[in-house]
Amino acid sequence: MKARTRFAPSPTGELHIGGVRTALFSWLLARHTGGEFYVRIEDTDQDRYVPGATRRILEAFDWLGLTLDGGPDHEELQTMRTNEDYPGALDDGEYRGVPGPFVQSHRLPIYKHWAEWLIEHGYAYRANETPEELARMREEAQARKQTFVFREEMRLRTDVRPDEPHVIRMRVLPREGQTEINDLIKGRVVFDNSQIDDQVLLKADGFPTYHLAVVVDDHLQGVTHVLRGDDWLSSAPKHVLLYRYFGWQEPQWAHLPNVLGPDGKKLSKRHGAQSVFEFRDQGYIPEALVNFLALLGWAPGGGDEQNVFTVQELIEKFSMEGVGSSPAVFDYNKLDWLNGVHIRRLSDEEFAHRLEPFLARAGIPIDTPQRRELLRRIAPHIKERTKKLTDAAPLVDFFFGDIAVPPIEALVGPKMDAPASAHALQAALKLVEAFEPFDDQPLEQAMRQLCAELHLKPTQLFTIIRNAVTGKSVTPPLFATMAILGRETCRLRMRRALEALEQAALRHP
RNA sequence: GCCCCCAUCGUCUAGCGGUCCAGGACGCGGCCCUUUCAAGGCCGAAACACGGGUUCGAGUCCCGUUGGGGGCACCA
Repeated sequence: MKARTRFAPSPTGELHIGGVRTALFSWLLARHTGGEFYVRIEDTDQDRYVPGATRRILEAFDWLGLTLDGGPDHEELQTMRTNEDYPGALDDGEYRGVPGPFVQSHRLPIYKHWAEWLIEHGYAYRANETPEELARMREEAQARKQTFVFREEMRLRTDVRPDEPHVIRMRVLPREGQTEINDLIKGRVVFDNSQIDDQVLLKADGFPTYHLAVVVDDHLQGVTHVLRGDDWLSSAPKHVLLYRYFGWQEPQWAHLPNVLGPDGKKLSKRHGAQSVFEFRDQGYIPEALVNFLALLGWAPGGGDEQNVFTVQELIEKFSMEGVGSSPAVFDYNKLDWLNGVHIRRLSDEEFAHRLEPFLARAGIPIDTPQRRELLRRIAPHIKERTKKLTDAAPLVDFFFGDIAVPPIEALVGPKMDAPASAHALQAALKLVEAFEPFDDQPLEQAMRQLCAELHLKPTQLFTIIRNAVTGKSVTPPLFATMAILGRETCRLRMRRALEALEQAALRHP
């Protein structure tokens, strides 16, 4: 069965990582079944609207590679409260049968129509208690240790006219009895109708609340599976009731368990990175993030113990049966590992390319063909050494600029003194000056032979050379590094190091 | 307070009544490889929250307890 799913964020800020997981599951379900996935912007709260948020949401989907079959196009974005146009937004005609508009503030007459329809058919009524009056009623209920549930009989005024400011509330029917929801993840969940509020459907400002808008839009847009956060479960019976009132067929419900932080609390800003872009800026790649998020609450099952997935594999193997019902803790350790795995799967070219913005940020602009080619040559040697793209800069900086003469402690080999180190470095320098060809393998062979001649262990000689040539004790493989650096640079740096070593030897003979 | 959800190694999970003295992955410890750091290979420690049922038999089904989480807006 082809699934049509949607992700419906409100433009109130950055796309949260928990929201991304919900979007991912919805997207995977749609792609797995050959159905459609689209984005709908739920901007019905005028107070919480954040300019630019919609743009950022679309950008996040782009970066993650979650393709859309529907969503706001350029024109619709431009006519939002603030101009939200995004270069990568959809053009007209790409909706594969999903009808727009995809921004709820552009659908106001539709909600109005269906709200009035409910009144006409006895499923809703007008009310106009002020926020203050409602707050007082809540306090009174609390004093009586009762759950506050607004009911028609509690209206302070029953003569609300259609032409005065008012809200439209749903009439929960029947008042007694129960309403149950059949959830793909939670199973059958039953609620007492007495616990269900006569929820406001249309606000006094003419905007719908989530409850009306989501039901109307999901139905009109042909949504087959509603995947959303766990926190919506308690209001789900209201939605079930609305479908029933309208006589529409319910979608399949799937309430995903929350994502928790390492402390077991719902993931929030306190836990560090929370928006997709923060992850991007911290050097995570979308392949890894998608893989990781998929595993947060989903497993292939059936004895399949695969952990590393490409997006294609996820699409093939994903199913709702594999989605678990318990909340999952976001484990940065595993994300880091997966990021390294997916980085290693990148081609050298691709890896080098993705490194560029991170190197630029670290003061290593890759702005010439020469520098780009240099990075490309280095790439295979640092790929398995970077877990996050931010790790690369300290591994490559000495390729792109001069280094300071290392401190003397770094130039003295393990279990050696300054004079012995100077002697060894001098021999190595001599070899570097004359050796041909100046390539990785032959150079290593020659240096190993030199070790034998000097009665030194490889680690002793190589440590001295490494520090002299790179200024660091942790580097990519030494001889590949030297070959890329080139004979002249190596010679220069070794000579400077040798001078420092000789002076030290004179001071402490 | 009321309502709802959840419960296997530290973490993500497999397990859909017997094949589980519970399997995989991350992390952790050890060994190997090794010029540093990684990557890789091998080995190891590590879990069915508790109490009642049901059953010939329960991690798997039911009930309760405890512990976590979520909801109770003219916010989504």
